[in-house]
Amino acid sequence: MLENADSGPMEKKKLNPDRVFHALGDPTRRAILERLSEGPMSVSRLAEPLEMTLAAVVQHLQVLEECGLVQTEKLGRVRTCRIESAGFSFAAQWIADRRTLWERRLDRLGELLAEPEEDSPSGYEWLG
Amino acid sequence: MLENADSGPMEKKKLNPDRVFHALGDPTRRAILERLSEGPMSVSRLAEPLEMTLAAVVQHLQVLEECGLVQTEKLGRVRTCRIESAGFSFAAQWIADRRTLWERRLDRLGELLAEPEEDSPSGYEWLG
DNA sequence: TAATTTGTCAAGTGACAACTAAAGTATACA
DNA sequence: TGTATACTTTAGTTGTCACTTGACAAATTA
Repeated sequence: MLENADSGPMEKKKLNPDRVFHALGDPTRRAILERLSEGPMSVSRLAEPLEMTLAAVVQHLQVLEECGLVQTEKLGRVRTCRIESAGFSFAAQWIADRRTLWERRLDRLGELLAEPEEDSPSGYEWLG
Repeated sequence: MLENADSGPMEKKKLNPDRVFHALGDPTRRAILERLSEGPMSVSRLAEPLEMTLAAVVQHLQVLEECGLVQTEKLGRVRTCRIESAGFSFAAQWIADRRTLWERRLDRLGELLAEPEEDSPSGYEWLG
């Protein structure tokens, strides 16, 4: 249900990496996000260039909304959709975290190699 | 650089967002990445804490490797897996691109609102 | 009021993704 | 040599996902 924005007692936007990355893994959904990053748009206008039924587009929008990538609001009979930054921030943060973890490890290895006094029983043979 | 102990014809790592985000959308694969960001590891060692068969883990690793998130190398009978940064960079870049696009648009709107001389037939009513 | 536009909901279909089991291959070890 | 280890490969099962159809509802327009 795309309920709420009107009566919204419960938003169920679960910012978990499963949902966000799964949402981003679909080309149609990414196309929607690219369109929306140029400005808010109604559902039917979003659907125009997409070669599928309106119902399918609505389903994609539900996925995008439930993981915090899109925010919608219904006024009259028109539902307006726009980018929501929360999902993007969340995904970017997850990636950044792993990257810094890995790169910090590479840095530590670099230091070890620079002062080769201690013998490390294992851990950097793989560097070749 | 050690490369491809696998004899095979060049691996096909297609750095496309479909593959990368789909790969990141699975909890098991993210668990593998988290393990690997602490250091390289063999397939069977990676499989130990995961409650599934070794074959399943290998399939996940194939997915991760084909999209540039993991790099592997076989020596003897042991395949060693490690993080590859390419996939991470690619995903991070895609997200960053959309974010800046959207935020730049918000900035332009801010400027428009600051000097309210021109009449824009539509475009910022949604700001509420 | 009647017709049109814009979206919503439910059920069904086909494809694909994740997983398993089981048999096979190559390397290391006793 | 024989056995264990560390994958690899194939085929099959099961569930989920993207999409459609078709009926419906509410807001707008004629």
